[in-house]
Amino acid sequence: MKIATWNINGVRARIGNLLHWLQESAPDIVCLQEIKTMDEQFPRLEIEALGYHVETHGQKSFNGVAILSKLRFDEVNFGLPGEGEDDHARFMEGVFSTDRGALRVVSLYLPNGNPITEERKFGYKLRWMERLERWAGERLALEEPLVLAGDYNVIPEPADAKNPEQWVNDALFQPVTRQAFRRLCALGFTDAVRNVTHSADAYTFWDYQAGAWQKNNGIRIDHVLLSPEAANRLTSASIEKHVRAWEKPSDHVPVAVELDLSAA
DNA sequence: ATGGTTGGTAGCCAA
Repeated sequence: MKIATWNINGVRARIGNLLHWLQESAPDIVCLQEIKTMDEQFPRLEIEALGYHVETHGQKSFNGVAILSKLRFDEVNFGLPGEGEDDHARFMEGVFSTDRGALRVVSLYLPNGNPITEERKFGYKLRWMERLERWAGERLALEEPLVLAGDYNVIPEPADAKNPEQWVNDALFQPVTRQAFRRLCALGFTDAVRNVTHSADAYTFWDYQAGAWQKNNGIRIDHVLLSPEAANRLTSASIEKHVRAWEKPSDHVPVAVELDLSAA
């Protein structure tokens, strides 16, 4: 079972790249972030034509997440509980049936949080991370394969940036941000790429500006966290870096994991 | 070097 996540930075601007990548990479389940469109304008027909079921949680202009799946959805849940007035579309969960029982997959788009001097930005990010920790802790109690995939907007460690010193005043690399991410992981999640990909320069994002891609000035902020029941079945993880060199690329690239969920 | 680039859309806004 190949499960991937990709911050596509506007699904309508990127539909050609998305269709090409779906055929090339052939993931079973895809978590998209920053679709930047309402559900009615999501290009679902082209994607369904490739054999995917499509569930979206869209919003006008900003944010928005989606899950594409070759498996039928048993259940879909939208939104992260814990803050009533939060109207950002940043979180959805799909539930699927496999030979090993239920599989839960989350597509999440964690708030960027910049600038750190603005409470409505950075405070929102930190509260969102607390809400995610609470939600994830409750889900872990189910003891099922659970995949939390998405754009976390967190650089976990200095090794996850080409130039860590460039990010010291950025919300993605604040000590308190990194601490919240470690707290989430410490509940029992495995950072799939961290544990499988041992190469340096394992980045998932390169800014459009200042020739970041050409200089390989990247950061690793798109993560796939696995519950113990999923981590036990992890066979590979990869960053599909070549997609960043395509025409009109997203500033993020797909990250994929392979789980062996065949019957015991 | 407080720059520069992109998407969606009329908010210089978010990233």
